[in-house]
Amino acid sequence: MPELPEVETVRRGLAPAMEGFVIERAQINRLDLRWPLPDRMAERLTGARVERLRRRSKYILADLTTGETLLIHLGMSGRMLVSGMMLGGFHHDHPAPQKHDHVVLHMEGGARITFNDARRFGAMDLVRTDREAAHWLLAGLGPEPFGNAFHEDYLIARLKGRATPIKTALLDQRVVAGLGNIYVSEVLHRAGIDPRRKAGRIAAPRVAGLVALIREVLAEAIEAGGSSLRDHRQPDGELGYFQHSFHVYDREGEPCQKPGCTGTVQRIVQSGRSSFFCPSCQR
DNA sequence: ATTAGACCCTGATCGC
DNA sequence: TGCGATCAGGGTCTAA
Repeated sequence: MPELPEVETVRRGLAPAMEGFVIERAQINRLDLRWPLPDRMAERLTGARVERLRRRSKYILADLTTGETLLIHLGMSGRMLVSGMMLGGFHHDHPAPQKHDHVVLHMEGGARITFNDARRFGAMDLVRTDREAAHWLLAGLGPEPFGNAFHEDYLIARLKGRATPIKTALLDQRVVAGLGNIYVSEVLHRAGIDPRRKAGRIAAPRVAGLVALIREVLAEAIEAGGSSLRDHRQPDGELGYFQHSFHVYDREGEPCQKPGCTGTVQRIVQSGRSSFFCPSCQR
């Protein structure tokens, strides 16, 4: 799924279709995604105007004029498709309904937002906007990578004493929100840190350096329009998304791209997920 | 309190 | 072409 940069890209793609517009009809084709959809979701969305689209970690948050916020998580395979409006100079017609189109928002003016999610690890919920921070899915999240609360001293203190591998620690959304399996590998490669290294046993200056590198890697990916693999698409359905490539992720057996390094990218499994790294320049 | 592993679900891909 | 095993960017929950 989309990690933070992809979710941010989706949010930006949805904004012109949603911000300022009324949801005329919410079509719900299935009552549960990962969890049951909220009670009376269609009724609660119908007639609401979307004031603003925000992002928190990997969640998209749509503030409604009803005082509620629609919370959306794309899981692993969730996609948002925009149709029925001009996008990038072209009019996107409504596509034929697809398998796994679980929720369709029919917007004032004719645009449609289609949430498609084959694996159904995604989620949607409605929460009172003024109580959003206490929502069970958001309450435990760590700081935003680009926020002021995420800084060198914080990360050093947060990882102190932790015996878990740094790869696992950075994947933990309570430590920092928004990193996923791809970007953790990319960050650690850039930092020259072995993903197996115990988080609490890394010298403070190196941990401190991770803060800037995390921001750098995420910012570059957002800049690139959110990178993607396989099944992920930009909200407008265009495929220009598959261009971004990674230095180590999914490059097992390929030469390390760090200048001057002659190592070979290796794949290992950590807490059930693939990690890619260069044993030669990551220590 | 931490940490590893199972589990949720469907689809694509790979080896035979 | 078919078939099973494996893997996939998410996260939660349980049990050690």
